[in-house]
Amino acid sequence: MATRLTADGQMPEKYGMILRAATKVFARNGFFNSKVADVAKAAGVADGTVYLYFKNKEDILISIFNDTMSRVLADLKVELETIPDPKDQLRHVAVSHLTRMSRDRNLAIVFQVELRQSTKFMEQFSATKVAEYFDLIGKIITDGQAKGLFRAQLNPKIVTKVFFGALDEMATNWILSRKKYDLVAVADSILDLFFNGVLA
Amino acid sequence: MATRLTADGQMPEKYGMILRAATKVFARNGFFNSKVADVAKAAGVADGTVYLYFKNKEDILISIFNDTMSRVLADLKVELETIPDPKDQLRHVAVSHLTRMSRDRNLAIVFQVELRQSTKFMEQFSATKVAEYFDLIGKIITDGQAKGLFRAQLNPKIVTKVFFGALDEMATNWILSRKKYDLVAVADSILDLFFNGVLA
Amino acid sequence: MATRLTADGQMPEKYGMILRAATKVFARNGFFNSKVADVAKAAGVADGTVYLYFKNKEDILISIFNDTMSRVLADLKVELETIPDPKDQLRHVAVSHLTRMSRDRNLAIVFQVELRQSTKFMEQFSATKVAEYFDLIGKIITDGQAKGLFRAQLNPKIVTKVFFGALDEMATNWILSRKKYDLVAVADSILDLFFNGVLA
Amino acid sequence: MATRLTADGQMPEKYGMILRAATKVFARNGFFNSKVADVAKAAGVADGTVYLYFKNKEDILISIFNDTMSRVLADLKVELETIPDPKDQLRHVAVSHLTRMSRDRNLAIVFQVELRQSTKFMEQFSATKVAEYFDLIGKIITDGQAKGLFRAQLNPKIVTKVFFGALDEMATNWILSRKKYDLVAVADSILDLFFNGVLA
DNA sequence: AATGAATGAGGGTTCATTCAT
DNA sequence: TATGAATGAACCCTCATTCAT
Repeated sequence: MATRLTADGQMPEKYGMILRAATKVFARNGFFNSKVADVAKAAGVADGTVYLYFKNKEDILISIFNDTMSRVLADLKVELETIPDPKDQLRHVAVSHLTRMSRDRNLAIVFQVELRQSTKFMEQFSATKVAEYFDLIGKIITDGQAKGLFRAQLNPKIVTKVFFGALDEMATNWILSRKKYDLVAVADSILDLFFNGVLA
Repeated sequence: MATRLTADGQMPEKYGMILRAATKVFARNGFFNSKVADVAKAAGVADGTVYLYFKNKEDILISIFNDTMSRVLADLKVELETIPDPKDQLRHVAVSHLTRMSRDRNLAIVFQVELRQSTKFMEQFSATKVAEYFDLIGKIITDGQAKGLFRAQLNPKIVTKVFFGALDEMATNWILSRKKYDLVAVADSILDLFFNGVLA
Repeated sequence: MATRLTADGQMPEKYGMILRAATKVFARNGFFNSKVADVAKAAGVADGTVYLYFKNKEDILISIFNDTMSRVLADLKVELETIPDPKDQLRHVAVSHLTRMSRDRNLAIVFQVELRQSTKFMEQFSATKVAEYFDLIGKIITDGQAKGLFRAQLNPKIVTKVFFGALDEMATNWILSRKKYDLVAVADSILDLFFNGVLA
Repeated sequence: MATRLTADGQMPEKYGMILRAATKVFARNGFFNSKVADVAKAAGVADGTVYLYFKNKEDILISIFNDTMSRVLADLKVELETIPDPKDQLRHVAVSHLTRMSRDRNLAIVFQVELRQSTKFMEQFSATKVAEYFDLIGKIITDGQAKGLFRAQLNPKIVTKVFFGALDEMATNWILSRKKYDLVAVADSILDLFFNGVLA
């Protein structure tokens, strides 16, 4: 369901309320174990109200993703413009990626675990916001190559996937780990490895 | 459900039949959209028979993973012993990882997509075969560091996750991609990047 | 909900609009598959407005029937007074019955199909306008018997039902038939049969 | 759902149990007010068991009709062969029709009231057993015309509908009437009217 | 009178699992 | 071991109706 504005040009109160409630409920119980009624109750609305804002249960899940990603992508594009060095840009992507996950553990769980349960999401994986995120990283890579900072012979698509895979894997491990370590702190290690490789 | 042997010390024919049928069915329809009856029919057994070999539906999914991983880990350990250089060992892990996915697309789908849908699997993620796989890679890393091949200041756990994340991300993208490119061919690029980093 | 007059003594515009819209919607989708929201939209009013004119969804259906029947009965009574011969009176009833159905297929569908779906309607079947319609026919019969035109030994109630049953069955068949034949044209055949019987 | 035979060549016990229970439940509460759970409980089976024998709730209703009509049509065809006179044949059809309704009031209610609530039934009205029933009556009429018993100039299709309409209307009125009169007793009156007409 | 956002009761259906044979 | 008929818990979603504005 697309963003709908009220008369005064603001997101309807309830749209956000339901989305925030769903994030909490899905993170706690898992998407398939969560009932729409649970989400409604957590949001303080009637069951039917959920369907005024979302097509169905899965639409809530996907909306959590799309809404967040839209904001993230918009912010990221603005922020990256102020950073000249592709290396620093990558660092910024990594840090903001991991910071985002750290800051809202429920959201992180939904992103790293629950979303993978949505067939529809997985099917459209490459056709959505993820593709934009990949593009954004990809552009930094090619820009870095153009500037002679990154090795030109590397396939930028593969580099992009490896970079994203690193962040994604770190986030997933952090979520699934019993220990509550500082996720953002690993950014430097990842970047060092990514920039300089493992070889001595 | 663990491997059960018949009187003559062989795996019951049907255990494997059900597992193979389930891989096909889960890959085609997704785990949640697959009915136990579908798996039974594909395996040529009665619905109830499935429950003689597996505790429940999820147990089938996890058994696909555990059975495959047991074999993979056993093979990998043997093979790695014959390879002295940690660099070559990593190359072997990458190539065999991607080859395995390439060879059986159904199995790859189950590994990269369907397994992520199992709450129970995700919860035990780090406590199972995955941990062994990580250990195996981790040992290569620390060994490489000990031998002065890999930079000693790198955190081997992070290096391991980045390496695994790269392979995992490549596999997932290959599954979700419309194009049917050669997955194994990217191994060299990944290793080059992993070894030498992105910087010029 | 009874007919309500506005200050200037006229039926509120919207009452009729809703009724006409409902006839169309019910005929097209069936009563149970039609939503009150569909009727409201077709009538160009808000959902809630429907409830200012009708008690509930079923009240709309029954109002279509009662409104139409009130008009039909009033007209019929006037018209029949100008026809002296009971035989001609029956002919007039038959022709006007079938003409009415022919003229408004949507209304015919509601009368022959959708109304039968209303439990409350069926329960009150004999206590409403239908009873009046039966009375009207019954009076023609007894009048004809009194005048020596119709056989006196016939039970007028049964004759009435047979006569109505003939018209009703013809109408239902016409609605359900794929072919679009002339319904009014069968009136003569029915009357011939009704008057003279089937025997040679 | 078609008739399914068990190993010993008999209708499964439960198929008939559910059908009989449904007739009672539908007649008492109406089709739309009856829950599948009500039918299951009345039949002494679990809710899900109903779906082993019927596709859905409406299929139960239609099966009541089709099962009954199949038996009726088969019986009728045999019986009519032993009756030479078309007049007596019509009498037999009328008496057996009304007797059937009289004997099982629940079944009669389902036939005369509840079945009319099924869109699917109404849509296929002419394409099913009803058409066969009409054919059966129609053949008697044309046969009577061929034998010079019935007037040749009458359209046999219209005659058929009027005859059926008479029986149908009598049955419906009997169901909806508060008084519990003898339905079969009206057969003679109907036939007299049908044979000789209303004119003196 | 008119609106339409919000409500929340309600039930048909699925399907993993069991168990008598 | 194997079967498959039977079970019954579980839940998403619809939509008639209300009511604050």
